Amino acid sequence: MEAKEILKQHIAKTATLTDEQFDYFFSHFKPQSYKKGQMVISEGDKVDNEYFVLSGCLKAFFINDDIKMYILQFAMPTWWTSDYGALYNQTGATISIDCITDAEVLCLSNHDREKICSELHQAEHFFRWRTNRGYLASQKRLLSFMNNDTKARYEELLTLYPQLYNLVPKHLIAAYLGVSRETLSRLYQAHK
Amino acid sequence: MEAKEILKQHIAKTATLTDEQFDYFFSHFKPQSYKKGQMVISEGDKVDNEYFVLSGCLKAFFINDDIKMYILQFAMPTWWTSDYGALYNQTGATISIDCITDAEVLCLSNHDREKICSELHQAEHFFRWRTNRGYLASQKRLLSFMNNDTKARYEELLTLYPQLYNLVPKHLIAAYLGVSRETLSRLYQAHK
DNA sequence: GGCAGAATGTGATGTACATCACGCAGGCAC
DNA sequence: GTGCCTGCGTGATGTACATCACATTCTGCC
Repeated sequence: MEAKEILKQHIAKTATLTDEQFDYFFSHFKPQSYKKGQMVISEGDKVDNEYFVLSGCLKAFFINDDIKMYILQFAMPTWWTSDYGALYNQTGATISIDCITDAEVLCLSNHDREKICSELHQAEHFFRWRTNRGYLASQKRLLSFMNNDTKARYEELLTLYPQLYNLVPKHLIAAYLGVSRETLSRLYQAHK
Repeated sequence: MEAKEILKQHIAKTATLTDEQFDYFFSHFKPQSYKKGQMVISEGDKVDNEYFVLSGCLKAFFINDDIKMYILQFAMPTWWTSDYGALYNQTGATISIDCITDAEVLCLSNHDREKICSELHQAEHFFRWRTNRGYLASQKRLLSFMNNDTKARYEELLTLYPQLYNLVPKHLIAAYLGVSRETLSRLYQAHK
């Protein structure tokens, strides 16, 4: 399926746009291809775009002072990703994004998003709902962090996204769960 | 300051409404008073409203199977709170809300929010931005959870909301930080 | 093929936390 | 006053994790 159709079906789930309106909406997106391992946003960068994933898998991550990495999101097809803090506040990126596999995305600039949101009420509606889903997911993950131990969170992750198991290396799964790769390795043995 | 004026100034920060539009917007809110300790949403309830806090302090919390409580949010004046998962998906509440102090709020039903969002583009704009701020805050807290130890998170919380220190009992602060009250007590001694 | 680097498993040890147990102080009802 | 409940401090012990160290397997690359 081509990019335009993927985005169209994605939007149609929450907003009602005429074909003409959608064409206008779509005209603000720029397609982009990345290779496995390529950086999309590096720490400190000025962040101008958010990204709608068409194919492949990206990760959004934070590196602390001890060079330890924490993964905020694995971004899969039809997901959106960016450093939204840096994007909205026009500050340097604190969150980096790179590609776990080759990937194709559609880029939308902050300026263009705000423009189409003000021009098309239904676009604003769509972005409200998208953000709302993100908020609920984030809150759920926070609760899971407080309430569950690593093993339960690991199983929760694999139940939700079984494709991750074969797609991404285990140390990245550990970085998502917030534990060391050694601990995850031991858990994994016990759990088999 | 009266309720209407508090809400008006709050909205004005992100959306542009004429006086007439704001009057219409405001007409959908119902004022409500609560006493200290009173429940606003109990687990399992049908959730119809979200709440804009005018005065006092509420807490939104989750109780797990071991009857352990985790606090998702201390809701202070000009904050919004609800079990948004239950509100949007029309499922029974998994998150409860009660009052740490006497409190006054404005109630907005899910139905009315969607109605005014579809009628007033600027209302939709406001709620998109509000949700976005919530999302960024939640993501920041998640990162803090993964990256920082309890002591750092405790200090972060008190820096951000110094008023909490005298307003809420320490075991609730522990429930927000996701540690036992004993651990917080020991930390607190060390930190003095 | 053969090598380098990445990914993974596993043991030994240290530590930040939970949990259980108990004591104590302040507020409130009667 | 006495009793009771809530909040808070603190010791003893257990545990889930991190960290360091090293071995092993896999994978792309020349």
